[in-house]
Amino acid sequence: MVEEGLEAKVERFRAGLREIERAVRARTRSEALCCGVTVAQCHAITEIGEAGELTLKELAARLGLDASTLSRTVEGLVREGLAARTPALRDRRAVQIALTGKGRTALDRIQSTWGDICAEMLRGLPPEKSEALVASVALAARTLAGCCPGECGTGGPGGRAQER
Amino acid sequence: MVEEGLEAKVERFRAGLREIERAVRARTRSEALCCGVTVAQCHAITEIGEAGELTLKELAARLGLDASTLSRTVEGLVREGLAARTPALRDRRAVQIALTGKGRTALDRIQSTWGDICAEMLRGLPPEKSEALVASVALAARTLAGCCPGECGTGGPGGRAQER
DNA sequence: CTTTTTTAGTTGCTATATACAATTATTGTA
DNA sequence: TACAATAATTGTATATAGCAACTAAAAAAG
Repeated sequence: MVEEGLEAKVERFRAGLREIERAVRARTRSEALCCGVTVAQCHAITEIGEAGELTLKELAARLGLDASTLSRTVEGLVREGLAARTPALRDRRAVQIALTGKGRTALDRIQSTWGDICAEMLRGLPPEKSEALVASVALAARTLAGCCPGECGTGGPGGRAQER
Repeated sequence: MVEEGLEAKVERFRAGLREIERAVRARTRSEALCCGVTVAQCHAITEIGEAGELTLKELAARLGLDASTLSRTVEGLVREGLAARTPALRDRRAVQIALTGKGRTALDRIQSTWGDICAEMLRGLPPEKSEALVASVALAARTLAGCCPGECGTGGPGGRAQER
């Protein structure tokens, strides 16, 4: 059903995505260790930093994680003085989360590490190629995130995973 | 230190990589659930399937994880009849790991799901663009995986992460 | 304005994922 | 043969994550 040649491309594409996932994960881990934070904290710091200030719910939505998970992650950040939780003015149920000075320092370090890696990658390319690379990655990200996240179809072979 | 305009590209690039990581993770999770396996099992199945047969050590190296982790993951696959462990002939310490028929069925399903997603993404593009996308992703993967995985530099702000 | 429902966050519990250290069996080497 | 290196497993600890139950607050119904 797919045109000639697409299959092979799909295979390479898929392999590339898996490698990216792995590499990004590994790099995030070592970087987090360097900065003295956990991986989850690293992700949270990045998002909080980008947003400036947001509620727990917003943060959870951005990261695609459960609020309870983020509640604990933020708890850790607060405990270590990297983020501050202040009750929201307009809704006393909500909390506003923002980075402290120390948190911003950590963010700077995370960003510069990643910036170096990415710059290194882009610097090796002529401008039009690097532009194409950036655009492609953005496209892949958007498409992956977008299309039908909850489909499942075709009741498969497995059954449930863990029986205990 | 970087030429004009590169900074902005780096920012977009970095954001794209993070989104890809997140999307791939989310998709892998839902797909794993559908197939009745865990995420870790899903990764392992894919690698075992690609290799045909390999030792635990090789599998761990490919996935960039500790052997003990893979030992348990494979234990689960074996328990559920998705993989088989046979003692290696030339080295009785080692085990050869391969998929069973059921494991191959699961792999087929995982691959076809991913194939559909990737094909969907590529089909929307003219051939030269899709080729560029695939090449870009491969480049990004290679570069990310390659360059200096263990550097750390600049003793940062944090200290250790969790003090308890 | 009270009652009901919805929402934001936290906490208890559980499962998954992972690493490091110690152990065992085996292989290779001095 | 004694000793060092290696492949796998197991013990233990931690991080990550979701769901369910709960609390407090806000919003909607009446």
